[in-house]
Amino acid sequence: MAVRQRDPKSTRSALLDAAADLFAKRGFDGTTIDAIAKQARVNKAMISYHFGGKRGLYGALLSEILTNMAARLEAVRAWDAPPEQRMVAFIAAFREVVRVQPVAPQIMLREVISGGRHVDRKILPNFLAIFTVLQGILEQGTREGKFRPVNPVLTQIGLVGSLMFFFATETFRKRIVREIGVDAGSMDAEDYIRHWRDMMLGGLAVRPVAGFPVPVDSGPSQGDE
Amino acid sequence: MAVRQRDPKSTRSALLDAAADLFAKRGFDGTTIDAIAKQARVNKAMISYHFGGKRGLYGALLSEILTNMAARLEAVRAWDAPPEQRMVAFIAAFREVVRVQPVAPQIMLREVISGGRHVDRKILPNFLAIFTVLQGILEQGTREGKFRPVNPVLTQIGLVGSLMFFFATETFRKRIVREIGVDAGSMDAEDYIRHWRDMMLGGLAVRPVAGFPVPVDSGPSQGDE
DNA sequence: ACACATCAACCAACCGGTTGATTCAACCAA
DNA sequence: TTGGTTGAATCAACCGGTTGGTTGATGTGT
Repeated sequence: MAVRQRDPKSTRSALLDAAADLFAKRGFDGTTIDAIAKQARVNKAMISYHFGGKRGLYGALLSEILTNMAARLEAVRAWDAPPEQRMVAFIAAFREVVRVQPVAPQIMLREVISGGRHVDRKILPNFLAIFTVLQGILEQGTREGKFRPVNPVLTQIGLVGSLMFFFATETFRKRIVREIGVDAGSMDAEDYIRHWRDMMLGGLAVRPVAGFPVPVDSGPSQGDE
Repeated sequence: MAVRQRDPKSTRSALLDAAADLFAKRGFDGTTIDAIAKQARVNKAMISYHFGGKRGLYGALLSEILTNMAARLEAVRAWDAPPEQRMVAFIAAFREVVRVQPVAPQIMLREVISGGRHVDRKILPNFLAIFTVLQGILEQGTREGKFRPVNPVLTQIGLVGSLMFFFATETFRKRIVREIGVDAGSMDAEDYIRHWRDMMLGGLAVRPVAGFPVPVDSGPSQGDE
């Protein structure tokens, strides 16, 4: 058997990388510690030794993702620029988060769908930090007459939801294209970011445009369930 | 012990209801068949007997959700109206899907995050059906000069993502409000639908508005990883 | 010499599914 | 109408495999 390599930093890093990949693909419950250890090429006892077990490893990963995300968006908070540009920068910063940590959307999405059952109370403020960056941009936009007034929470949910959804569903989209043959056009991340930048700025624009707002019809008749 | 109740329709219905609730909350791997059977008040052997096992039960549930969703949006396809109103109706129809089946967003989101590993090839066309409804609305809008040209796939991803994200994260949002005390304002579903209706129509509007399109700045300087 | 990191093997609990027995509703011939 | 049969539905108990975590031994760097 190979000589033992003794390098705790490298062991921890390998475990976090393997955990990131597998938790993103299969979720917390769908991932075994045997699978993580095997992919990390490390003895599975190291998970208990270094992280306190499966939940500890997952918590460490989650914390890393959230603090990295909050830190990156923090740069946008401090930036003194017109609100449209800050909005664009917010979206771009989000993109950078994903470039640096491609597993973040999948892991974060699973977590919030489950009600945050693995989210330690200590890292909840990161969510608030992210929210207040966007809130500040929206307030500045309204104050400067560039954005119409909107509910910042609903705007945040919609924006973050659409961004995370895009990145988290890449594998599934590729399957749809392959098995059904949709003419998808570009599904490039940069195109998506550009698209949603335009949608957001258009959606926040102050003056009414042609056909907006639209008088609401009741829509096609539908049976109740 | 109580007399045996013999009612296969009721048994299947109870199992599907319990499965819907638990799969939405905990995901496929995080839900045990013991938990499903207990909540349905049914012997767990019934899962194998009626559905062929855990995966069969989950597949039946997924199929029910997707065909219901596709059918409801189908009504919008057939509706002859201006594109703005059809877009509004599309969003409203989506809302109705969730009203009728509150577990749909969580289950669908988990599934597409995992690359659709439990999605049978047979029900994939439902995704295409949903996509082509929106594609038709966008094409009509462009043709009639009401919408600017956009990539329908990217628009679909963004819209569906933001809608599903909202509904799927209700539990988590409530936790955030409770534990951090965000002044969230309204997080009512109807307010959200109205909000995203306005965002979508504004984002699709044809004529440039003040401040749009915005010249792109490089944003605040950020370290590369 | 010692503390830390690592290992192979082990363990109790859990899991999805199966099994043989039992119950029961529908059916049928007398 | 009645008694017997039959197949479907249901049950409690069981099973082999898997799981997260532990353990005592071993190797290694300071």
